Amino acid sequence: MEKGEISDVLGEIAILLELKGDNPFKIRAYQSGQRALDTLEEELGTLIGESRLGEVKGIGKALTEKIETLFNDEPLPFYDDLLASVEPGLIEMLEIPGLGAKKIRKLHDELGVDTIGSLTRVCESGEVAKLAGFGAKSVEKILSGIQNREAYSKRHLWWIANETAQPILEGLRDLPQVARAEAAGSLRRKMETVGDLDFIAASDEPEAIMDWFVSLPDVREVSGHGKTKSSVRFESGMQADLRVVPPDQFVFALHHFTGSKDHNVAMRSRALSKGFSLSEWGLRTEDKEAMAVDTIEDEEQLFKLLDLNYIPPELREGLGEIESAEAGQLPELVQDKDLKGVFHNHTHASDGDHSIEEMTQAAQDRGWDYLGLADHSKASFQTNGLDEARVEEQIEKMHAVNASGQFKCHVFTGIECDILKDGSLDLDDSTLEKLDYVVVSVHSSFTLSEEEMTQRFIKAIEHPCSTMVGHLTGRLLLKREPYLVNIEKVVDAAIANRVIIEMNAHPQRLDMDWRHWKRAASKGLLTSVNPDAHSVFGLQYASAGINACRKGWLTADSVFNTWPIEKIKSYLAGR
DNA sequence: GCCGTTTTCGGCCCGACTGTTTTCAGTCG
Repeated sequence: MEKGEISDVLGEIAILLELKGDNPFKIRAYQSGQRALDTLEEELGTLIGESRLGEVKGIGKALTEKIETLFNDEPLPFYDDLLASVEPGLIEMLEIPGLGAKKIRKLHDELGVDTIGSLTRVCESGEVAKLAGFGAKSVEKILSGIQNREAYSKRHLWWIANETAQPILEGLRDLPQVARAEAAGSLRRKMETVGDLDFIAASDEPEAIMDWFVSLPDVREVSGHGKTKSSVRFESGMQADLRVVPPDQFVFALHHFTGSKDHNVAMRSRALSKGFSLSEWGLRTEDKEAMAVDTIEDEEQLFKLLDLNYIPPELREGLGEIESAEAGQLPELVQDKDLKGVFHNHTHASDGDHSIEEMTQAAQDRGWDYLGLADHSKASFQTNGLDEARVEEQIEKMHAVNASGQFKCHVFTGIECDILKDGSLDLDDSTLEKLDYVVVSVHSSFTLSEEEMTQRFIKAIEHPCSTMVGHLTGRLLLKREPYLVNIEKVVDAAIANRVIIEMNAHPQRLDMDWRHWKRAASKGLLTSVNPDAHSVFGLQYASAGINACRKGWLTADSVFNTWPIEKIKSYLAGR
């Protein structure tokens, strides 16, 4: 079984145990085991082969055995029995807001509910309302939850979530009662997808702010409206929570609700070791006496109090950031303003919307010194990919733009060349050699085995004309799973051949995933933040790529397109 | 089921909100 499937099984075990009413801490152990598996820095096969899986924090003896069993495709009776003992319909019901394991069990045990369909029936028949602990409002909430189940369980691309959040944040800050306001949660941590929006505001008059929030335009329903906390659901299905706290608690609430969970757990235990108790309410001494929290005005001071350097939200994933902050070894993360240009962008020669000149002007308007264009090659027939003759024409046009003196922004001539099924490249070497750079990408035959796909990439990387690898796993967030490829082996091949692996910055790709970059960069891998823009509008996606690089602990040194143009030219010429 | 500078047992975050309750359990983050 692949790592991703094993992770799913662990998560499913946690859900099944919850529905059976098992020990909550055991359930949490499976959940944290799943997270540990998802964030492994090394290949699972390597860890198992060297009997080192049990050394991973959160994976003990029992989980090691179960993961190894699944990895070797052996039967796991513990899981099979568990699965057989719970009606599959009950798992689905957890997606309905307001229904947790205990209520679902009660519905099952007392009314025989085992599917969403039978739940609807007993809600409508009035039986649920008679059940102890349920009432008319519960029934209404359940029925509405069933109806909107699909929209409610959906996550959202960071980019879309951010576009929703920014105007709300500005609106909050404009309120006279609000002293400070921030968006927290995974949005602030710049996760590639966001479940819901979390806002934190500082004020001594929370009620007026609550009223403003629940009456925002596009609010479809108000799922909570308290004195200091409210929740709304927008027409898009996205949920947003707002908490209002007194100004002297703001920093603690912001830190707490920014998370991640793993980061908070580690911060709390660090606070305890220093004799403090840290919560969203403040930092107290262990005997619960409040300490002088009014001296803490920003997160930097909070971290300093725990003898830590400031940890940017992007790094707060419980992946060693606290240890690095303690040792003063946090990286100086790459920023938007470090970018001097971008590579891998399309024009209307293939499937882009704009001309070479329009794209160049747009790049120049963004303050960039260079723009790397790279249209599709002929195997990508559906995108009007270029054959050898059209590539040569395109090169001439790009040279003419540079020679015209019309732009300060320099155009680097490139192509996004398809990697064919056997790992060979789609265009003649003699054509590829005339280009400044070549992005090699997979756009077909997604269903090869991991071994075949890995070899396909390695062969392409070993081609002397390859400069960088495009969207390594082909994933489309929330839409298409990545294809199977051994990332560690491809990374090693790229380093050995001095090939760059791009950070495809399209908000739906962000590929290669940030989780691999800390380790890959430490081995010497270079990336390039490539917007894969198909229009002048698409160039702004570079900042989504920067977000992902920051989550991957990358400094400007590891990002090719932070380099000045002369250094880029000599690097490309030297290949 | 995991973990250990209080280490092989006993703890594991905890408070707001809701709907039901008449003092609280369940859900959620």
